[in-house]
Amino acid sequence: METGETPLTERGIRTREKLISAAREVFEERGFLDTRVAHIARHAKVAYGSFYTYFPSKEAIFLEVADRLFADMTAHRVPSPGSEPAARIRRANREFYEAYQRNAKIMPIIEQVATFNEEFKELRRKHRAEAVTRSSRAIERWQRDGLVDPSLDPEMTARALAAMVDHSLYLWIVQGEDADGIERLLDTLDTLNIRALGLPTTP
Amino acid sequence: METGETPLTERGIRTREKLISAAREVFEERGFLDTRVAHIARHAKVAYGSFYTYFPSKEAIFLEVADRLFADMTAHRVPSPGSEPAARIRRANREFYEAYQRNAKIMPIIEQVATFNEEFKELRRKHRAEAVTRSSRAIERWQRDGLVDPSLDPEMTARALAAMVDHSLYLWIVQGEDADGIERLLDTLDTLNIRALGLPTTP
Amino acid sequence: METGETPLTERGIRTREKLISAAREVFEERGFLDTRVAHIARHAKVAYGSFYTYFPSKEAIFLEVADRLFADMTAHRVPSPGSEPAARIRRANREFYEAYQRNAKIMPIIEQVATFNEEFKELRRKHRAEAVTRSSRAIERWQRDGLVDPSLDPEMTARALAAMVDHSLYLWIVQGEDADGIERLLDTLDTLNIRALGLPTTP
Amino acid sequence: METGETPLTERGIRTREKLISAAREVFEERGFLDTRVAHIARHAKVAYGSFYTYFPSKEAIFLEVADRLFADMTAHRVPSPGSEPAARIRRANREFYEAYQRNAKIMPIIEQVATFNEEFKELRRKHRAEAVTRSSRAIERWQRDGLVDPSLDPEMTARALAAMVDHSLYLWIVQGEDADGIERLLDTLDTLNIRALGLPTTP
DNA sequence: CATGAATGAGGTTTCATTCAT
DNA sequence: TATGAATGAAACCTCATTCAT
Repeated sequence: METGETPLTERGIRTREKLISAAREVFEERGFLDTRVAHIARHAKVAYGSFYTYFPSKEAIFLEVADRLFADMTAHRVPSPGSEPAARIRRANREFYEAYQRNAKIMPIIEQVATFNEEFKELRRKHRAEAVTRSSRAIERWQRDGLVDPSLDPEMTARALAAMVDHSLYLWIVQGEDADGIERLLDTLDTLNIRALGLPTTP
Repeated sequence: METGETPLTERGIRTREKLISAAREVFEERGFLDTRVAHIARHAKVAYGSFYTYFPSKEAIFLEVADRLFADMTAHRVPSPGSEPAARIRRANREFYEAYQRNAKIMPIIEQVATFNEEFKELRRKHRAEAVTRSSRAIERWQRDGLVDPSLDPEMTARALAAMVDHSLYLWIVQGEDADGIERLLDTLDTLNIRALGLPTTP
Repeated sequence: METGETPLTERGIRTREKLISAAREVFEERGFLDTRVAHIARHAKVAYGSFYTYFPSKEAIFLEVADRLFADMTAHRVPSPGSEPAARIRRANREFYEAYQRNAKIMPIIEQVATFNEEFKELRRKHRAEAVTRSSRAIERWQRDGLVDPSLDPEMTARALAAMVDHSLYLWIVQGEDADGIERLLDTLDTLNIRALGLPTTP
Repeated sequence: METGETPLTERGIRTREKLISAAREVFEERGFLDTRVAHIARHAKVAYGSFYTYFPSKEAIFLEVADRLFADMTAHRVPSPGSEPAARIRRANREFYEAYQRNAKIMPIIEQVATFNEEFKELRRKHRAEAVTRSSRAIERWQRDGLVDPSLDPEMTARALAAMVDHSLYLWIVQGEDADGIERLLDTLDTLNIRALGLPTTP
């Protein structure tokens, strides 16, 4: 088997899974830069050399870890078309926060890698662009429905509000702020979001 | 001379300055991780060892570069107390953008280092906290003056809006978006900011 | 494999042994200070990095070399309880000399390291203390048996006589004195030892 | 002035002296290997570069420090021909001990340098040889006077007894033994010395 | 497939000595 | 002479990746 290819046997699949979950834990613990392939192998209780049976490099396994993370971060975006905008925004923010929470330890590492790995930077850009596009479409729809001021630039607005939510949560977490305040932060994010769009807060 | 001490002679001061500006250029060019002390020394046209006459490590010189950057980023925050809120926000955003623009190449590197260096993370946290406090105070004042909805949490609002502006500009730059759109982005940031606070847009 | 661990395979054990015996030879040849890890690796015909697979530093491998030396230096101390004191001293001195001879090239290096390495200094102190204690016990026994003047301080006497033998041999060797005189020196050491203790020279 | 030459001006002589005494203190404190020229210069409160005005190297200044030490160690050897052997030995041992004591901190450093510096090794050999010769002559004299057993090899005896005294004191000091025991050690050294030679203990 | 040892390029840092002022 | 900066040749150690069993 070539290095990095999908394993065929049951046993191989298990080893590969062990490595991925070990990798995630080690990355969370030490960050990408301070993680050694040896750490991952040891944590997964496999031989050092076995790592390279499944992944061609440390970057490769990180990409796999990140892929699963992105899947989790986007999986829960249920559109729920029936509800009115303010409620949808609140729900979306909460869902995003919960996903963030679930992945709190790995998120800063994602940021870390994004600062120097081009391939990864591109991956993130795409994910973000998709999210912004979705959000932008929603704004346009609300503008057509007369719920949002038509003079707002939908794309830029989507970008800015996504940046606000993303980065606020990111900073909250990396700066290790106390858990108590998070509700206040989330409420504020909802409110600002809704007010910025000029949405009615009651149906 | 021991490493890291302030140079005593004119010549020493000049060499130190050469190193700092060379370091900034090399960091901008290659990022922190891919920068070698050798690159900095070569770029500054001094001997390898001379680097260590002035700085104990790559981290140390980066901290100095960043210090000057932070100074530049905050130096232009002129309060201009007479003007009305919306105008102040617009001006502050533009000033911030101009500073960001001036330092566009080094800003992503700052982010990079912040993801793994604890000392640096703390430095950033402090700078950010100061900015948030200033902004938070302004919001409180406006709330007392009846210009901003008193139900808004001033601190969280300050955090969120700062994150919005910061991160929007950051992403715009690192993702290498075209320069044309920047005006649209800035206008949108102003507008969202003002609307989120519920400020009157005309005096 | 992490540096310094015991190798798990036959091959690993062989490499480790190669390194130790190469190290001993290089240390003998160049002394501790002038030995480079590169020399040891080259002499052992292994890659530079392989050294660090087994030892974290030059000090560490030296400690191992020294450990084996100490083992050799003490292994031959056969008590032979039946014989009378003068004969035992003569035999002990000869055995010590032979061990010294076997390890003549490394002994001065041991002294060298003992002058600046605390860990090693302690190791030597312990070995010496054990030897002194053994010797001291013998003197006490002989005092009880009326063979040695009871007014002698057993511990100090043991220390002094051990220092005499040790250091005489050490100087003889490091000063590269001619091999012919060694018999005269050894005889003199025996005689002084015996006379100092006031032992009868014939049974 | 060429580097290392004797300075001609009053001021130069003072600076040179300052460097020597600073060097001794720093060597005592840190050992030869861990002493940096920078330490010496700083301790002497002279500029780094000034060191090289007076000494061509670290070794050179150490040699000067050691020279003065040797002078002190031998200066007090007053022969006092009138007294009888046992008393002379006792006195010589005490004088040696006092000199050792005065120079306790630097003696181990002397040993250290002697283990790797050829020039210095030779210097020590010479000093030792002189001492051994003096002592050997005394033993011969005593043998002619019928005070010492003529079968003893005077040179080897002198070597052995010198090694005993030297090394016992050396170990006592470097191993940081408590000061209380020193008298017992010195008495034992006297006694062993006298008994080994078979000297009468009373006139 | 698993195992763990082997490799060596690459980067960091030190510091005795030299040099310019 | 005094000063302190400049120099760069060593050494050290790491660790991703490759290889042999």
